[in-house]
Amino acid sequence: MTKTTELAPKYDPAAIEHGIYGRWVDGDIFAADVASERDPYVIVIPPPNVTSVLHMGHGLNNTIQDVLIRYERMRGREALWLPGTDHAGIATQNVVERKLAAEGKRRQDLGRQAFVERVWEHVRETGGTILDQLKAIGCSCDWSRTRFTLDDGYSTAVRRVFVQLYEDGLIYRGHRVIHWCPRCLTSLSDEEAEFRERDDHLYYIRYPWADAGGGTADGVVVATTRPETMFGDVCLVSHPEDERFTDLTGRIVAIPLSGVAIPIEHSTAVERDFGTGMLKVTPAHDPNDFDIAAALQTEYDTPDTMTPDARMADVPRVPEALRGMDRGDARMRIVELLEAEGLLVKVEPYRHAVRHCYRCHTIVEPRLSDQWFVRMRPLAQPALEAYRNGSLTFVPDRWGKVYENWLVEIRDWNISRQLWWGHRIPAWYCDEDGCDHITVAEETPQSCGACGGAVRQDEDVLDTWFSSWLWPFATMGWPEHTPDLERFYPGHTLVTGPDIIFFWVARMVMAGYHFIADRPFETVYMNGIVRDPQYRAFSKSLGNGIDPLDVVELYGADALRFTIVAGAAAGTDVIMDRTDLDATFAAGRNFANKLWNVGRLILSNLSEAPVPVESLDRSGLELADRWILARCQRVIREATTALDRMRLNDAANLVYHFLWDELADWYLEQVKPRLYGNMPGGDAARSILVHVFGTALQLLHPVMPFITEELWGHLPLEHGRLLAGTRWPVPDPSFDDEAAEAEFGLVQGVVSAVRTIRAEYHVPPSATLTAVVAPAGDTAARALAAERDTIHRLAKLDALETEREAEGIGGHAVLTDGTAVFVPLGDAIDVARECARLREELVRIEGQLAGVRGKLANDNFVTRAPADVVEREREKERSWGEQQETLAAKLRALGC
RNA sequence: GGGCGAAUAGCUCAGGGGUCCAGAGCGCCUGCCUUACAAGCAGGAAGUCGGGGGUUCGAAUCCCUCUUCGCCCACCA
Repeated sequence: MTKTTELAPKYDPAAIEHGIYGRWVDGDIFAADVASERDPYVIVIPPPNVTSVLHMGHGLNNTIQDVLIRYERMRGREALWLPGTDHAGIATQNVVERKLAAEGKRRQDLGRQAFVERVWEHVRETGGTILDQLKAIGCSCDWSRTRFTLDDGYSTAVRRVFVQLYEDGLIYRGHRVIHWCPRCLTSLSDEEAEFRERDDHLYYIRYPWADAGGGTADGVVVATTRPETMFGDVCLVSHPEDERFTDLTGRIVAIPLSGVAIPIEHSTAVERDFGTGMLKVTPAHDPNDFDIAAALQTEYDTPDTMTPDARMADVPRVPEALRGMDRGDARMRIVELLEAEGLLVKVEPYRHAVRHCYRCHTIVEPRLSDQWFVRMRPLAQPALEAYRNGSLTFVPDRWGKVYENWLVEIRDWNISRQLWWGHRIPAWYCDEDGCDHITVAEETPQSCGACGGAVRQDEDVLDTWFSSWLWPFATMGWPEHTPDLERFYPGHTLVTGPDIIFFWVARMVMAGYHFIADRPFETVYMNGIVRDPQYRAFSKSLGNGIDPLDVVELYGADALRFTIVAGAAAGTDVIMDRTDLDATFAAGRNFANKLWNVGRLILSNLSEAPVPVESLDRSGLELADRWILARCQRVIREATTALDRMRLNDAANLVYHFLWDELADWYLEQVKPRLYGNMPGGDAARSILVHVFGTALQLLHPVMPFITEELWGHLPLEHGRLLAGTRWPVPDPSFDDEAAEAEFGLVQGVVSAVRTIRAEYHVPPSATLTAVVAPAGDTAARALAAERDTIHRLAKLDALETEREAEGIGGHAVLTDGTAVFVPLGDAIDVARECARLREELVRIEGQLAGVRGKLANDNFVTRAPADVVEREREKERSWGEQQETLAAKLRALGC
């Protein structure tokens, strides 16, 4: 039954990865069983945009999730990784609009219904590509549960939530200044309007007197960065305690160029030190001005002087010559006109942060309009509490503070978008004159809930995040009480990037507590951001990104995954250089190749299934056997601990070093004669190799699923069961063997010492050498006796002596336990040089000795440091003291 | 204006009071095509752990401060 299929001599990831994913799917490995008795473990995927293609950020994010889910699955939990995509309102609509633009059309040309159908077409065509791409990097999602945020069931959840929040008084319609993208032609939430630094100007503009008072100067000077909004000014305000302006109260000035008369008022909102201390108030085009105006005694209009696409409006307040001009052109033109009229007092350069659309990066225009808002403060309280009482933790924790800070400062959420692609707002307005009732309902109402008149639905759709925040439970069938929801909510781990803490993470927590009365997950694992060597985030426009699928093709998915996992601690950014893929992915690529070759060596020396290690006669095992078995137990424990602590990079590196530095470099080398020569112990070695290598494959499987599965399939273990479905290894304490670890450590020490000496003295590989070793104690003596042949072979010695006195010229080394190694080199080297070397070493030892003695002479140290620490220092003093004497003796012997 | 974080080998980064602690990968130097692997083997060089101060018997690690970078938040127009 042993599969002795030969492995291809060369590791070719493309050749093996192809078939393996299908075997997992056929084996039904990824499907979570709602009826099982196991302890569930749930991750919901951060749903990528339905039209997006895989980029390295997805690669990083999803690899981490896959490591966690595969680990927990192997640990025996009912692991559910729920996949899906997001309709991504603005982003997707923009994509389709761009396609239309290529045909010379606008969405308005199609009309709403046809346009939405067109988007659906696009989504059906190219949508979900990214989910297939996730398979290429090995993601073990439960595809049977794939969801889309515009699915029918999901839409039901969205409407239920809207209605419920409305009835709770947590959703309301508000008239205020919001962020407006003049290119996307929609309002945006605070989070969607990102600040970016910009070099602008501060214009000092004189507003001339429009009353008979005359005065100190020819008017009042106001500083503004946005002269183009001045036609919407309703008044000027100064601080009530600003003495410069006290006698101007009630005076009237004229808006330059338009001549509209406006009064001067007071407001404590004015910063006296900024500009001239006099502020122009433009309630329709600045949220602060809106508040200032609202707080004044006088009831002002809110004149809107701009069109939705940010052109100067065709209204009386705007001078005719400017109407229809783009806001940027208008600004420049206005400045020219002001200058011509002598009303431009001065212009200062001014750097400030300006909000931009997070989708198209157009400068956002503050705009007065009616929008739907969610009252956030009540929702935020439980989310805040969850973090503060530890129900919700962040890895690394510092992100928790960011989360907390946002929740404390939270403001209401504008959820309506003037788009066509998305969940239409379930609110209906009454057409009857005089009836302003709004009917909010899950199902389309026949008539107005108040007067029975005809109704029409709100034209707007909901912010895409208004559906995303329901993801952890809407994907499980909520508002129905489904078995999935019962069993898999709350989930456990969320893996995401810090850039969407506010957009998504915090809101999911709020929704979880509000609608299900429980947290959506317990741990938020923050992955870093993938950057280029100049620390710039990967972006399409910079063209600095790396396509993960290119990497898969070049080096394999496992190489990509290992590089990512081993190279990135939680929360740290990952630097990748697209100009040097070889170097960037060397760690993973080289390791995958190593794994393959270790597998080849082992498999090529198996003729039939060896007996399980448990059945081996322990008394017949060699030191190296006991050593590698003990090391294996250790790596099982350490890797498990690392994964439990979400130290994925530690886990990956631990197994890497076990497999490469211990199994491949030492055990395999030790065991070769037994394998090749049909020597005694050969069968034991085969058993141990299969066991230890198999264990390493299991430990590595979450990180490198393809190659480990392939190699596992060739090993005579578990009757052909898929590795992905095996149970995580548990340490077998009967293999623990600290003595063997210490003893084999000495063997390694002797071999390395001789190799170093050989290299240091440039002894030709062919030269025959003898080593004289003085074991420091019984342990060392036992080790040397047990592994004499190993030492001979690996250190390329002809003889190993323990009786002879070390004398003459040669290389020497002292191991950590004090065992001395001496390699006589006879006439091969010159005495003067050797003397110099010995002296140098003596100086070094004496220096260290002085340090230790100084420490031990310090009463504070001796009395207050822990006993074992002090003891270790004493040990050093003894050991180095001996070395000092040995060196001195050698120098004398050489006559230096 | 607030908040958070980073600075460790040529590069990218681990390590968060004593041992494992001066580390890994890549790069570099020397010698090896030793039949699992040159994507490899063996050996090696390389860092006063950003500067300064403090706490401590003891600091890469804790505190303060400075410098330089990065990120987030923020209604001085």
